[in-house]
Amino acid sequence: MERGDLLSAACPSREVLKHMTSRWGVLVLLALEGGTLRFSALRRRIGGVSERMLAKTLHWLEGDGLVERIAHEVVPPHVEYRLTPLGREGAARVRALADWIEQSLPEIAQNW
Amino acid sequence: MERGDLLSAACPSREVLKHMTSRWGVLVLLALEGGTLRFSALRRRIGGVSERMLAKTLHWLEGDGLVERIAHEVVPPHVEYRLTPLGREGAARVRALADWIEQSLPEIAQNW
DNA sequence: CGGGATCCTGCAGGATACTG
DNA sequence: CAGTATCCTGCAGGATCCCG
Repeated sequence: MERGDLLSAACPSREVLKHMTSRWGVLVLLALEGGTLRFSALRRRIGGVSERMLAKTLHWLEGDGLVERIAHEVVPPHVEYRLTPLGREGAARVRALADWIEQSLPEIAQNW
Repeated sequence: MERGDLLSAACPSREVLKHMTSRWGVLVLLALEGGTLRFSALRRRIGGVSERMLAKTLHWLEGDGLVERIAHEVVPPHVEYRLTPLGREGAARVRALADWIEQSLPEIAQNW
């Protein structure tokens, strides 16, 4: 498998990009950068996510090997999510973008 | 105006994030990193964009002060788009993410 | 507690035609 | 050439209920 080329319509990288930059994908990566979190904690941490979309987003990222799901077989269920090594790398890039936006917000907002 | 906090539901940074990480927003920023481009050139450069979405995306990014529109008053119209200094900063972060995805694609795709 | 199943809505995004 | 106007579709995303 060779390197991707996002500017080409058919590039599979676009799928990964879609997951990582999806509305909640970004925020999940940011939230998990702080360490392992349970589903409910993750939900509380990220303002505004619905259960359904959080689950979906976690599935996408898990499918890309960026997030790892660890289920403890107990009742009531106890499930944790954490970044894989690959996920940590990706999250760092997302973090850089997020930080820049948050910091540049004052300057950006002047145009509004 | 203070710094943003993306994890909070009400943070205005989420708007900017939405524009920059929108399906075509990312690719416009990447494409314009190479230099000024005309509308049609931009469209050709980015595989799969419709005219309508390219126009919309450019409006969003222009509204955030990341892209500058330069219209030459001639017939036929001649309009160019380029990154503002702020846009160049943002594009660099997006580029870092994009590069990482393109390069990590092989490793990511192993999970498929 | 951690979801899956279901139903619903809005808007991103697309196709096409038209114009200054 | 660089769009706008119009109409249409699909899917992200939301609300709710339910179950092991």
